[in-house]
Amino acid sequence: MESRCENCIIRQFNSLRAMSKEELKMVSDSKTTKKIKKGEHLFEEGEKLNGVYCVRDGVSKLSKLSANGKDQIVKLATRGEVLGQRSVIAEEFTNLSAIAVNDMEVCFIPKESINNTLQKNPNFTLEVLRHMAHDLKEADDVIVNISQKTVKQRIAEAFLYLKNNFGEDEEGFLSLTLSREDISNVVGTATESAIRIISEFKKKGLIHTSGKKIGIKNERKLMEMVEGF
Amino acid sequence: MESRCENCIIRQFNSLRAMSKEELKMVSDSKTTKKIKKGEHLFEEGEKLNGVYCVRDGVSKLSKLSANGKDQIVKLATRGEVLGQRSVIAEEFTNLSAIAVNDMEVCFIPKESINNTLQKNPNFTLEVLRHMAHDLKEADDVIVNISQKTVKQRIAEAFLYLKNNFGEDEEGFLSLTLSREDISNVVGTATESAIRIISEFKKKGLIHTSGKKIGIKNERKLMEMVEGF
DNA sequence: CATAAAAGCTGACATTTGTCATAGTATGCC
DNA sequence: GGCATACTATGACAAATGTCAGCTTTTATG
Repeated sequence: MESRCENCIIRQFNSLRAMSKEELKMVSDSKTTKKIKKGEHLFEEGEKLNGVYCVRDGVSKLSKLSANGKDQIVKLATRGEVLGQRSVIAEEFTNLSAIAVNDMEVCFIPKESINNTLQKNPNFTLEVLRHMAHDLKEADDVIVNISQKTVKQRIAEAFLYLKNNFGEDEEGFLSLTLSREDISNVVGTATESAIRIISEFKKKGLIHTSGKKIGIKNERKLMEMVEGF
Repeated sequence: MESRCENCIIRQFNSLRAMSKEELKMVSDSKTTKKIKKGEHLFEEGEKLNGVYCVRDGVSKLSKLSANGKDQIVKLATRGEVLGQRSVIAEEFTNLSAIAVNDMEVCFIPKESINNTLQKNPNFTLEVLRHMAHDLKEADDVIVNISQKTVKQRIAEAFLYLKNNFGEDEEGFLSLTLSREDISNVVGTATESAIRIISEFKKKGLIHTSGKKIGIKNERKLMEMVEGF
C-alpha cells in the first residue's frame, strides 16, 4: 500500500484531508506504520498517548472496563478512522482501550504533527471538530438504545449495524466476525444472554450461522424487531 | 446581570473565552437574551438551529425521545454551558431536546457569529474541540454505567453527581430538585422503579426527603453502593 | 495430529426490573 | 377553599436478564 500520506486513499475518509500539502508532508515524514495482530492492544485505558493512530486496514474495538470486570465496547473503528484523537486533544489519559478485532495495519502519527496543525489550520481543526461532533451524536444514540431497548432489540440492531458498516462476504455472512463475547460487550449484556438470543434468532429463521460466522436471512424482520414489534 | 459579552463572567467557563475582542464584540452585538420558564423548550429534537444558547442561569435537561415513548436524559447543562454547538457545527438537525428544569436565562448567539470565528480563529475552534472531547468522554462513561451498573447503583451515582455539580442548600437538600420522573429518565429506568429505590434509600438512612427535595445523609455508603458493595 | 485451552451452548434458577392497578398527596387555578 | 390535575407511592405480578454449572465444539499449539 502507498506509504506517503499525500497519496494515501484512506486520508479521504478522515480529517487529514483538510491538511495542506506541507502539513501532510510533515505528517508523512514523522509517521510510522505498525502491524497489529488480532487480539493485541493499540493502547490501553489510562495510557498517555503521544500520538494518534490512523487505521489503514482491519478493525479495532474501543472498550472500557467496568467495575464488575466486564468490558463495554463503545465503538468499532475501521479503515480511515483516527483513534486517540480525543485524548491527544484534551491532553488526558485515554478513557478507552483499543484492541484489534482482526489483523490490522495502522499509521502512528506523533502528536506534535497534529497539535501543530490544530493550532495553525482552522480548516483542519474544524474538520476534526465535525468528526467529533458526529461521534458525540452516535454516543448519544447508544445511550438511548442501551437504556430503552431490550437486549433482543439491541442484538438485532447490532447485526444490522454490522451489515451496513462492514458488509457481507460472498456466502452472505457478515464480513466482520465478532466472538459471542464481543457481541455481548457491544450490546452490554451477559455472554450467555447473547448466545441464547442468537439461538432464538436462528430458530426463527432471522439469521443463519456457521461457527462464529453469522448471516442475516430476514433483514426486514430484524428491522421490525428493533422498532419494537 | 451584565449584558455585554465582553464583561460577562459566564464566558470564563466556556469556549467563548478564546475569542478575540473584536469577535466577542460581534457576538455581543448579535446576541439576544431570552427568559425560559421551567418546563419550556429551548429547542426540540429534529429542529434546525440557527444559533447556540449560552446558559446564564438555570438548568436545562438535554434529552432524546426513544421509540417506546420514554425520554432519556443525556446531560444536564448549567450556567456557562453552551447548547446546540454540536448541531450548528455539524450543520445537522438537533439530536436532542433542551427543556428548562427550572427558570432559565440564556443568550442566543446566531450561528453566523460562531461559524465566522470557527473558520478564522484556530484557538477558538480548538477550545470548542476540547469541550466536545470532554463531552464525548462523559458520554462514554454514561454508556458504560448504564450498561454495567444496576439501577440502584445508577441512582446512587446520580445523587452524588447532583451534589457535586449543583451543590446543596442551607438545609442540606440537593440544590437541583428533579422530579422522580426526571430522575428515572437520567438513569434510564421506569419511574416506579426509581421511586421504589428512593424509598429504600430513605429507609436505610442514606438520604432524607421532603416533598420532591432529596438530601444526602450518608455519602460514604452511597459511594460504596456505586462501587458495588 | 493430539491435546489443552478457549469459545460456544443449554438448563435451572435467582434476581432485577418493568407493568398495571390503585390510592394517597401536593399543586395550581378559578 | 375547592376542584382538577399532575406527581408520588406501594403492592402484586410478569417479563427480562443475570448467574452458575456442566457439557460440547472449535481453535490454537507444540
